[in-house]
Amino acid sequence: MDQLDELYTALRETGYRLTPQRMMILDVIRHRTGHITAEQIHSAVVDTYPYLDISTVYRTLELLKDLHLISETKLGGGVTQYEYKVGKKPHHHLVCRKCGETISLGVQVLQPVEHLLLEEYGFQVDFDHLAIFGRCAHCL
Amino acid sequence: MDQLDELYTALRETGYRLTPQRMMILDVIRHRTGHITAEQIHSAVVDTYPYLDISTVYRTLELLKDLHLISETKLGGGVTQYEYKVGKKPHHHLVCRKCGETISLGVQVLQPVEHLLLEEYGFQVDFDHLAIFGRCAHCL
DNA sequence: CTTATAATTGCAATCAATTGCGATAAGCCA
DNA sequence: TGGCTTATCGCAATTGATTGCAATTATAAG
Ligand SMILES: [Mn+2]
Ligand SMILES: [Mn+2]
Ligand SMILES: [Zn+2]
Ligand SMILES: [Zn+2]
Repeated sequence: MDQLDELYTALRETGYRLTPQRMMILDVIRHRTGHITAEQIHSAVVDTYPYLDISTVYRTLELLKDLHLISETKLGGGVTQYEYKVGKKPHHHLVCRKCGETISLGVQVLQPVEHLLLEEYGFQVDFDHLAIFGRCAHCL
Repeated sequence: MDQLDELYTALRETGYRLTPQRMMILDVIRHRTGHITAEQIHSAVVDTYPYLDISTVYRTLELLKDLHLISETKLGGGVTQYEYKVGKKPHHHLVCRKCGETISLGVQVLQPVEHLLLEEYGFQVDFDHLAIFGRCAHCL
């Protein structure tokens, strides 16, 4: 089963439909290594399909999040970043408020907290591709 | 020294000015126990001073954050919440993605992570009145 | 293949928040 | 007190993102 079938199946299972817009949008996200913004996705697709509206991009991003195919994070700078997740190592980011540098962080760093909150409060936290703000070593 | 003198001094030390708008805005925030939105602050002040613009509210909130008098947090629902900090116990919030319930959380829960990130990465995180999203015990 | 149904789209309007700019006024000094 | 400097304000425009709605179209049924 290739990537298109994979998307098609994932969508059909939950009553969604496979549309050209969704294929094109996912395709752009998948071909990017690292983060991408809604505006960048839109302008990439518009090159070949000029009628795509930015609202369709946002609605599709919402859908792809629900299907756990992408993550969404605000890394500062006022624009939200999206990233393709399938087959990649889950991670968070440290973001320096002064110089803007971002450092990748393995998910294990926050796992003790996740367990503690589940034990103490019965609360199942939802830590996925977090942005943790502060001062980097260089800026301290 | 009363609260007004306190604000005046804090402002003057850093070259800022004490204006009626800033006094009125801080006053509204101070009299609220718990969270308040920019729109609520604006509409409260406008009752007595109709010319206040919402942009002045946002600019003042930015300033009060820099002076560490208030905290800012997105608790979900698309509107940012502000809270007066002085003399209150610092805390975070657990926010349930399903039912919307928010639970207060002592800051000590995240301190091990803060220390770890400082040790391992030399990164000084900036954890202040965080919103931690997930599922509450009742919704699991 | 044709038709029916309902999910999805494009578009325009809207929302929360931010920014540029000329007018105003707070703080400082004579 | 009165004038100077420049921080701050109100206003309008803009930004990133969301929403309501009528038109379109992906899918299922005949
Ligand atoms: Mn990432
Ligand atoms: Mn709080
Ligand atoms: Zn830095
Ligand atoms: Zn809940």
